[in-house]
Amino acid sequence: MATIRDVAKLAGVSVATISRYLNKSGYVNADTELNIKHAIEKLNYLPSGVARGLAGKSTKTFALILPDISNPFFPELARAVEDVASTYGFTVILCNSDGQIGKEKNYIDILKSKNIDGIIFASNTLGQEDVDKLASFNIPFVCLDRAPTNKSCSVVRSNNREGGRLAVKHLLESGSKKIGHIYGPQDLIPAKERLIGYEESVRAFDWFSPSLMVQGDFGISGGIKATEELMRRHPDIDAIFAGNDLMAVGALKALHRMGIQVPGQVVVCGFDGINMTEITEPELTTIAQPIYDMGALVSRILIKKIEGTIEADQIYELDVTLIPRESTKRSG
Amino acid sequence: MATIRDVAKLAGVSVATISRYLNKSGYVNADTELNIKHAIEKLNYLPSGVARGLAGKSTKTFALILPDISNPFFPELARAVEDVASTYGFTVILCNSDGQIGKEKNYIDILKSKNIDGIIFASNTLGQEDVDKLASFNIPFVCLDRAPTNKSCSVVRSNNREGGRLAVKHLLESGSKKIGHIYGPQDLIPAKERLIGYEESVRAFDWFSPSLMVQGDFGISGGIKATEELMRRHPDIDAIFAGNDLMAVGALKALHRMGIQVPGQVVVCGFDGINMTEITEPELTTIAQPIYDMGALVSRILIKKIEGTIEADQIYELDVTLIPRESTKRSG
DNA sequence: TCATGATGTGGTACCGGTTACACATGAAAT
DNA sequence: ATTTCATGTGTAACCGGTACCACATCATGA
Repeated sequence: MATIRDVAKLAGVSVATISRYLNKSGYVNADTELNIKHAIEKLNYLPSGVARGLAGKSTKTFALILPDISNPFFPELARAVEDVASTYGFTVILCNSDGQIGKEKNYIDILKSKNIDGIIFASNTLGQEDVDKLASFNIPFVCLDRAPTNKSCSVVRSNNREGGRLAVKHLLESGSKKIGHIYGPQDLIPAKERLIGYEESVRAFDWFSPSLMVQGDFGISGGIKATEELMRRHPDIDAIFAGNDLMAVGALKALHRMGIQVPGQVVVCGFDGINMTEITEPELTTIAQPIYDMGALVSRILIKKIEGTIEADQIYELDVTLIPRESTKRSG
Repeated sequence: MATIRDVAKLAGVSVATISRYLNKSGYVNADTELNIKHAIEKLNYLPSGVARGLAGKSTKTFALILPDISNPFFPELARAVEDVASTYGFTVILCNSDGQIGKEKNYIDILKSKNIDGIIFASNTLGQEDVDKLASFNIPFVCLDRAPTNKSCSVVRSNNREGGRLAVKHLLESGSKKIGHIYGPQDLIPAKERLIGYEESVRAFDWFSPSLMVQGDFGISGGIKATEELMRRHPDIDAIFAGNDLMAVGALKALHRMGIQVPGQVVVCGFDGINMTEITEPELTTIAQPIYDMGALVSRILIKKIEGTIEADQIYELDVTLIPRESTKRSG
């Protein structure tokens, strides 16, 4: 590979001039510019990002740390992140943390050694020590779905509580008389918020009882188990609001196995808006997060932070939308 | 951040010794080693991967180029690739090419400038010029699902033709009398091979006709369209073999809309074994590729190539397996 | 006429590692 | 006693860029 010195030699100028030309910093004569252009073309010269990185410049790379790319929520997010990154000339490193704090710390060290420009955390296990570590490393980062208490960290999330309310409202309007809720792990902020949204909306009803709320694990099998438990406790339930789509899919499966008609006897509403909801039978009503938009936004925010063109850390809360489908469509 | 020279100063030795210690190259006295260890700990020293990369060593990074991470086939693959990479100390850059050769070329340049160690192509659009470019850049790479003609490139794929035969065999055994096939884009080798497997297995039957084969686009909506077309041409069909799971899902949807019972009137078999096949109603019979294994293998091969511990380029063909589920379960 | 500032360019230290080479020392082999 | 070799360590060039500083040249304004 040709280096900047080769180009300089061929163009008959110094490396400094080439560098100025490449970065459009400082003056370069029009004729010189042409010579350089030709030399670069002739040599097929490509500046080394590594050398640039070492010389203290941006490596034009950031990392996306998420629990597991094979969880259906994340591919769309990752796609959005990478789309925005690539239009700004950035490259994305993918990290699966499995929500394990150890793995996450390990990634942070490796990423630091690679001198990456920033990190997007779509993982929920980020502790205060990690934040401190990142701060000490001076690595810009942005979070998804974090608590609002974090200083020095912008957060993108959607209005999960409002989503919970929206789900209940829709279920009531579609004629439900008794609504159960399968909630996700309570160390995850979104799961907590959705639960609160549900609880706020239903506690005034005389049919409400805390036993209508069952914990799931945000996975399909957890949704199945929780649904079985819920139907055991309350066989008269006619609606289930699941804390995410995967558990809603589990609910659909469990109800099907029990011979309970959806939406005939029980209606089901999920949360997230992953693609999977379109292929279930019946198709799944869900409270959709703008997943792609969230990814694009978080990516854009990080890039702004990296480039220093952002003011202060901030919480960006995006609206969720109800997507009504068959699973909550009562014939009556 | 502390540098190697800081460590050298604190440990009272030269940078060369530190470097030898870090890389376990050359001799280091036991006492010296201890001193260095302490100095590193005290200074919280982390070697710069960037500097190493510039000094001609591996960047411990490779890229995964795929069409679209949000296509359900790829997250599991990506997960496997990253799992193996991280256990070997490598980091993975994610690139979505959308199958566009321009984007791919662009990525290759960027990746070269980042001095990455290798590339995995899970994208099907790699042309000869790209191969040449990679060769001239001297970047090791491994492909998924490529034609066997490629020299200087190992290929991992599964036995797609056998999979096509397997699907037909299973459909016949489950009592099908007339089997249609929805095939994928013929510029994709796997789609072609599956079609051949199908054709080989059915052309001897008197019910066979070329019009039983309809083209789809490997997507859900393409599967729907193709199914409609297929049923228009041959309303007496009682089995559909779709070239991939997404189109099989589309078939399920289309048949459902037409009021055709699955598996009662028509049975459906997909191909790939993506997770989605477990959540359809009925659950989808499919010819499963060992997706995770393929990702893990391709990742391991690339790493071996990078580390120079691999012999020759080779084709690795993995077996597919039939996963029989409800969608082909005839009661009769 | 001379100071001033815009334009244009080169020299070189530096980023933080790696590594070839030189140079010790001490023990074993001849 | 001398060669030989394993052990142990330091010096400094190098990887390929960036950027500070010095130094021209030339037009303009005082």
